[in-house]
Amino acid sequence: MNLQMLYYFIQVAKEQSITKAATKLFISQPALSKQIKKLEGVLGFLVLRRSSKGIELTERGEALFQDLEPLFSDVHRAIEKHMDHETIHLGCAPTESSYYLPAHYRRLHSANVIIPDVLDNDKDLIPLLFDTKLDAAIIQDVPSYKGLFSHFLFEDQFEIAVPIDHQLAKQSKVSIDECLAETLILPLSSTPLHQRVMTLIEQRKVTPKKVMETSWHNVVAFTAGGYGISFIPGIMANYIELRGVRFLPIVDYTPTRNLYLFSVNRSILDVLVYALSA
Amino acid sequence: MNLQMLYYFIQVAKEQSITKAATKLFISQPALSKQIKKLEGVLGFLVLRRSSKGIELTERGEALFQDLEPLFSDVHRAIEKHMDHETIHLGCAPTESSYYLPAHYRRLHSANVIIPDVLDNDKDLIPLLFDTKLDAAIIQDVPSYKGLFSHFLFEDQFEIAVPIDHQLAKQSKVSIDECLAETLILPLSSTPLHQRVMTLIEQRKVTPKKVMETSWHNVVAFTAGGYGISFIPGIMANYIELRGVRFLPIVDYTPTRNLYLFSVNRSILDVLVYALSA
DNA sequence: TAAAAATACTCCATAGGTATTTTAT
DNA sequence: ATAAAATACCTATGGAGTATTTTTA
Repeated sequence: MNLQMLYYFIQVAKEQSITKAATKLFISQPALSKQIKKLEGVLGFLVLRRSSKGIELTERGEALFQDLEPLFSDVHRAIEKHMDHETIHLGCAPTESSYYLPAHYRRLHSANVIIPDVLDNDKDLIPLLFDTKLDAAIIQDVPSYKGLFSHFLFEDQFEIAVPIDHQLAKQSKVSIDECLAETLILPLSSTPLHQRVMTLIEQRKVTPKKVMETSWHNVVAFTAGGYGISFIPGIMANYIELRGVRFLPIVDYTPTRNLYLFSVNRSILDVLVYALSA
Repeated sequence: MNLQMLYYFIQVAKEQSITKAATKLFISQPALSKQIKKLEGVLGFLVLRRSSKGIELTERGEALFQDLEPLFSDVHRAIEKHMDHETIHLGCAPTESSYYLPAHYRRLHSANVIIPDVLDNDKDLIPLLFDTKLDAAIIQDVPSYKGLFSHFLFEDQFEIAVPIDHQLAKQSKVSIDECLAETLILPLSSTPLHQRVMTLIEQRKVTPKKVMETSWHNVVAFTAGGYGISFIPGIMANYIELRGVRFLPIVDYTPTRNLYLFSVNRSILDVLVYALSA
């Protein structure tokens, strides 16, 4: 008997609803429906009475629930006691939250990880680690930090977003000088990307048609609106498809960023490294 | 946290050996090794200290084991209490045991099914059901029986086994009259197949070169030895590959047998039907 | 060299997903 | 019309397999 389906059943019993329990368990309603049916198959009796207005436990289902619920609570308490951390609070920037973590959310969930803080400027996460407001954080381009354990996650290469009717959209790739000559939509001047692009402009001695500055979440929208071109993190470019925007790799110079995981606690770092390695 | 790997860990701790625990759990040693590693990944600490002469629990592993073992015992006791049956004892004939059940053994195991009785004559299983020596049995060609719940499992078509150097082995299929004219190796005269073939011989007015009679487990060996041809259950013909023997379908008349599941208990029948339906 | 565990791969069963249907209010 | 669960179908993860290597007594 695989104990996972019993745990599922207990959640259903608690919620008195398959749909609600499925949400809490981070799986879909049909998936949970099926697991309960499977449990009934193995047990040899029905644990739920179904109707169009929901479910209720059968007599035997109720009896099973009454016996098992306290035991499973104990098991979970015991696990938490030994894990020297309960829920892991992980902070990151919006890009990582939207385009990197979703691919790992199931494993993160099973390791009791939640993402309570998503800050535009990931450097602001560091004090939260020392305040123990966060257990871990994903931070860009900081390989190590005194007093914190760190681990390299991955390298991400920026791509160029151009409006679909822009002349560059006809090409399959662009050169960095072509880009820098256009109207550029950059994030706020405090961001690493902004600073990096400005440096690049100086070094290469090219003059953009114009430089617009806006907050991160407007950059793509402005590009789609045809106002200019922008630099977009690869994980985002590979993840979304956006009406009116085309993504192009830069052929001769690739701005990259390196993502690192930080934690005050070695074992929490290990858990996250494990959950994110796949 | 999937509770299955904790259960695996407990078994490893009890056996003080990954290899032994794997055997008890009906999985392979590498599979269990991996699950333990995964558990350690989620927990964030090592539960085992490995060496070439086996494993021992780490301090934290031992503490975890001490806390969890009684809880898991309780869980399993609770399950058994509600399942109104503990282990399901299933009887069947050798053919089913060797060529039908193995494909289902994992699901059977997870439903606590064991196969304590394999009898040459499956009809002899019926009294064992009434004596409650068995909880269920697979019996051939008996659709129902007073006092027992039954369920149709599948139809099985006999094929012809011929020695590889026999002239029929050159064909890709045979007719029933071709078969009946050969030297036939039949199981004992008490068996349904024997009686059926003899009836067939009368009806068709063909005369076999010779009829040999032997116990079931010799039939194929005799065929391989070149003594004659034999009728072999389809599940067996499709399962094994035997040196010196070729299996051929019969084209114009197919002897079949129907397999039924029997139990004194409705819910046990349901459990088995579920475990065998895939 | 033997015995136990770990690693490297391959495969497939099944858990889970999306889209849709059923059922009862 | 709505809401909940069931069903159908599909995808892909990861659990389990076999074969092999590593480790150390």
